[in-house]
Amino acid sequence: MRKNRIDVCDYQAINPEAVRRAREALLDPLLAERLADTFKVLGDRTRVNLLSVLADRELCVCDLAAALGMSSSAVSHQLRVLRDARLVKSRRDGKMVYYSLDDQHVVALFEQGLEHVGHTGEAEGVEKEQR
Amino acid sequence: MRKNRIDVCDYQAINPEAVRRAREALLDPLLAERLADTFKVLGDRTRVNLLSVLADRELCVCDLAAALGMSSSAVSHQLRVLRDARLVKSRRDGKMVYYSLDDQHVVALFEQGLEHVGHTGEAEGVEKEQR
DNA sequence: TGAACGATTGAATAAATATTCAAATGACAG
DNA sequence: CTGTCATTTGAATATTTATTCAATCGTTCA
Repeated sequence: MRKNRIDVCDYQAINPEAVRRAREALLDPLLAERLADTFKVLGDRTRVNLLSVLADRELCVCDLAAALGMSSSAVSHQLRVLRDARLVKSRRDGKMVYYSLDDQHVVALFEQGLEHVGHTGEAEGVEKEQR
Repeated sequence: MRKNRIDVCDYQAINPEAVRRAREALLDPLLAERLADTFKVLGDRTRVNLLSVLADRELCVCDLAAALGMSSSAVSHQLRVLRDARLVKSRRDGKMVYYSLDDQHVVALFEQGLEHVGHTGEAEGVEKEQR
């Protein structure tokens, strides 16, 4: 048998034409990375809760913490993640910092996600405001 | 000062009315969990690549591995994650197992995600097929 | 200025997870 | 059957990451 056989079929693909076509269908690596990163940010219970609440109205860190029943620190950490992903923005008013959605796409994204989850309980706060 | 002060302001919220309203805007816990889980599945470069390729046409594990330049084992593991999330389905044909999208929402989800990412390079294979 | 408070940060810990490697199925040809 | 190939699975490893705790920053007000 020929020796250039790394593992199972890494190079010797079953259907070269299909592989070629698949490679074309691949997203640009940078784009794929960024898309994955965006979904990764949304892939956390705490951040989903933060976004669903912020979809209604802006809130300060303290009230967000109270609403979610978490420490301000934990909330602040997660808000930073959302901020880095440009999903929320903040504004300072005295001692308080108010957060709000920075991207209207999030709501649409949520709705799409909920559709996949399959209407089991129906969404509450997201699709009410900001139609 | 009164003693019932756990941490910063966990119970003594700044704006009780805002907190009450925020609690109403919260998604049902189970739903939030499942929504987060869905996004979590999409939040990985490898799985994004698999889905973008499968959006074009069904492919066997071997060809998927070849297209992504990964081991069949790694691909199989990730396909299982996608399968558990009911994003892809499989069918066996002889020795080969062919995978394809199980949920048309994924494409819409991708498009929404790409819109947020901000048209930097434009998508390749996703929004072409399965309009 | 300095005390109080909301918010942020960094280090540490604990939990989740992606890939590798080795072994095990399942299907088919000889 | 026996051997081969595609795929799956499980354990191990390495990496990522969510939360906690303690300390610090920034603002207000006395």
